[in-house]
Amino acid sequence: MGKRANNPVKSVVTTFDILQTLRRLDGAGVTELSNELDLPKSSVYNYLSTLEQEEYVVKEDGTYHLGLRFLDLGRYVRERDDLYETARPEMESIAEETDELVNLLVEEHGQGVYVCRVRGDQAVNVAAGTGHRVALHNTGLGKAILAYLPENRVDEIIDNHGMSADTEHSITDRGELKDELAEIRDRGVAFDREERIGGLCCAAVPILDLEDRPIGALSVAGPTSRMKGERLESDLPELLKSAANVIELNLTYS
Amino acid sequence: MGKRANNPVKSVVTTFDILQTLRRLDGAGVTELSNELDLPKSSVYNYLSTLEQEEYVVKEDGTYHLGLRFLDLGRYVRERDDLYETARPEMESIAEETDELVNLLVEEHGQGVYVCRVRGDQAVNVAAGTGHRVALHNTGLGKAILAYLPENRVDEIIDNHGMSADTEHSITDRGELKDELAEIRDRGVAFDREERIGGLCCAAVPILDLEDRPIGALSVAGPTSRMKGERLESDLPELLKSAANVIELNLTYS
DNA sequence: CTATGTGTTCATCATTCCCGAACGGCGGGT
DNA sequence: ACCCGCCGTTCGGGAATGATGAACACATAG
Repeated sequence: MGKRANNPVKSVVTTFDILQTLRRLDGAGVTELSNELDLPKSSVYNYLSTLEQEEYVVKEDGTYHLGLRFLDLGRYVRERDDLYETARPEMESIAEETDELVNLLVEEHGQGVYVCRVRGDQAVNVAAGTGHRVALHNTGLGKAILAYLPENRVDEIIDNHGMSADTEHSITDRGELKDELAEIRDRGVAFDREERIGGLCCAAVPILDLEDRPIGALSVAGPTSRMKGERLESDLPELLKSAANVIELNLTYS
Repeated sequence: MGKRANNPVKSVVTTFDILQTLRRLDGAGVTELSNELDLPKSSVYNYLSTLEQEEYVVKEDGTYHLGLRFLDLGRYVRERDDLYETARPEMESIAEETDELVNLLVEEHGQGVYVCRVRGDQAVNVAAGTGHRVALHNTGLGKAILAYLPENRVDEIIDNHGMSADTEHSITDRGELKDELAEIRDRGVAFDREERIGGLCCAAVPILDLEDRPIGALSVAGPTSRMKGERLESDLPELLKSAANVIELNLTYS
């Protein structure tokens, strides 16, 4: 897991352990959390009390919930990047034109994070929303990004996160993935044919900065029935590429 | 500031102090933060290192940024509540019909938090977005909520947060506010005539649960020039009330 | 009226973090 | 080139501080 810091502040770690557990088990109580985390009840209680006092956690009838204050931090994070603001209108017009689901993903710490998602009229329903984190190796978006990362970085990411197989079409071999990444660089487009979710395909293009480093990726996703032939292999890629181009241009002048 | 917990975990407090400061001063370095917070550099450094290791903070060329992981927590918080999902479509149709800015606010810890915002075609630009926190006493949304809170709770909130005057129209007298809250209960609608932002007016209605406790408030906001007469005092309130009704109904059956 | 489940309080002790001071690298004056 | 100032980073010792289990108050159920 990489190198570790010299003086890790333990309480910070436990704080976020508690918060993350609380996200999973919304409305949990002190005891439930203490069991889940193998921490003494009193410790959990102290943390929760402090968090409540600081308004990061809300207590309702003895059950705890994450506080709205996180919206603040989360919103800020999203808007920090011009990427969101710049990409959003382009995504909307793609959604309107294709009626499908349009996604924007960025890489952080070797994982993909959905930053924005716009739904066309026929858009499939996928559970994941803004902020959701996914592995990079088995999504079109992730591969589009990986293709433009330096090779040692790609290796590092695979070392750290492995190559899980979410469906039978997932790529699980490192060599195979690298071959595919090379193809993606050639074509400028990545495809995902049911690699992450059965029945779901997508086309994805990277958004690059002036030095061709990936700052994100843009995709159109839909059911396999609609995502095939000309449309998947040529129409959508063209649409995405020109959108990515506009975004890249706008980003460099701001 | 209310009663304090018995064993406040100091590190939790400083952790979030650092994070909040980092939100304000995005891209700050160790020294800048340490000055801002009156903490030794090394302490700040230790915290930041841990936060980085835990992926809540990203370091770029020695400058720090909030990590996208907060999107995760923030998104979750917003979606926790059915309120968002239920209200969103109603808000969109109001935005379309009025061309103005439609807001959804909930109360937490005596403050108002914007949970959702939908923009009509003519919508004014207001800086505040999702997650933004405001005082309750001088916004239409806040007053709509206060009007349906028990009186002792209202007093508590004023005690804790005071009654700041953001514009010359802001209400700063406790008695005056209470009179207005009574009026709001009578009418079922709250108005904000440039009380928080000069030139900006709004009409707001509360969203109530079965026991008439406020779970949020809905508003239409626009420039004073468009928000007056019939439209402000009767058309918009009617529209808002019926939307709130639909939301309230949907919420009770889910 | 016990029995088990909460959330909460409290005092103890040693762990853990606080913090000053020193290091090393970078960049910009002069 | 030099030095100075500024930055992020490292280190270690001492003491504040959070971890902890046991006990408490309260509810709910058998």
